[in-house]
Amino acid sequence: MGRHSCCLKQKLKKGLWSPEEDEKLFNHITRFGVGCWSSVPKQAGLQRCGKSCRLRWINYLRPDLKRGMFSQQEEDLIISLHQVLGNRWAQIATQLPGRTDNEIKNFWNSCLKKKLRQQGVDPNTHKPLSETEVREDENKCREADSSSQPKRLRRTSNSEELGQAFAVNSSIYQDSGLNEASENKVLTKPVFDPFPFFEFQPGVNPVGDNSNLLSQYHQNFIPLDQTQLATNFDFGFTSMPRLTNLSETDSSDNNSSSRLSSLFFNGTKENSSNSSNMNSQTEFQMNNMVSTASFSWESGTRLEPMFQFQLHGIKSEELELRSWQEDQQQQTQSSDDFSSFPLTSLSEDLTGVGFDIYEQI
DNA sequence: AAATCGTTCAACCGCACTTGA
DNA sequence: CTCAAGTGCGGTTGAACGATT
Repeated sequence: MGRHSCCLKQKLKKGLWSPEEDEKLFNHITRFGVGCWSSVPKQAGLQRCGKSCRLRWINYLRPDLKRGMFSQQEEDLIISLHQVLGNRWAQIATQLPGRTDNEIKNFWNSCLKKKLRQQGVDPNTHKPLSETEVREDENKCREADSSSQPKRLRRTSNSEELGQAFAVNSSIYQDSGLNEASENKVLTKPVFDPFPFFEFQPGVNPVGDNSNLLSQYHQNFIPLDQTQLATNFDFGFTSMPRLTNLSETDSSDNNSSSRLSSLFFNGTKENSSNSSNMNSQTEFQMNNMVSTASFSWESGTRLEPMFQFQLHGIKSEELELRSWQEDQQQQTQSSDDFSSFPLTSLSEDLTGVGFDIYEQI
């Protein structure tokens, strides 16, 4: 037990993934699906342990990942869910389609915790920090960060301010419809995929307008038939036109190169994005899946999803730029769309929308 | 321009749980 | 029932980058 046996083997590569490795893994999964993660590296020709491959796929290569900034609504939802679920990131992630537990966890640790403290709310208990706690917290911040004044915790010196800070925050919780009853519901075992099939089903809109985000992408995709898929597996993990002055070695270097900055898909569809559920038995339903995909390398560290639409007569570079711009617009739009995210779906309405997502106990 | 510091996030580690022989 | 292999999850680390000095 403990450490996975495959990790004990020496010679296995660790650290950041190179584009070649990504390509191998991506091609393998899209072709064969996931049967047994421990056998994936061997079959895909990777010097990695299965665990590493799984993580890479789930957190990075999976085509249904939503990238970019968290919207205000997502932020609020995370805070609400964290109050109920605590650090159960995987469960929280199931309520945020396209987001991974790792992503949410990082976001929480790097941004939300700080934000809550600034509002005078203890991020662990979600209760107002007492004045002494606030002061202690401030001191901690000072110790840890003696030079960064702008990031200094806002001092909430009187109870009224504290109350206000929390009132704002607790309203989020109320708005979200989370109460004791819903908490119990949320704590029951969900039996649905974190990134469910309905995201790709026309006419089904169980997550409200939020699903627009994906459909906005998907409507631009050109579905491929099975035959095409079978014969068209030359996923092009080629370099995108360089926008910056990266040297050639930069883009090929194994470590620094792992700044994969763009993943292009011109089509995507799958029945379940929970990769752990994907196996050859479910046939991975990648029939409408990506036909071409390419990674690009930029100096920026952040990956942005860029969907390469197959529109005729437009240069691919233009398309990339345009789709990126569209993506940005959609990101902005999605914040608005997300405002109607049915938080009540976390509580009593869960079973009332035509799909019982919680196991009957 | 170089050094230092703070932040972010991809990836790893290790434990717990599940599954199947 | 036991044990080992496989999987999932949360905590932690460290490389890379941007900001500041």
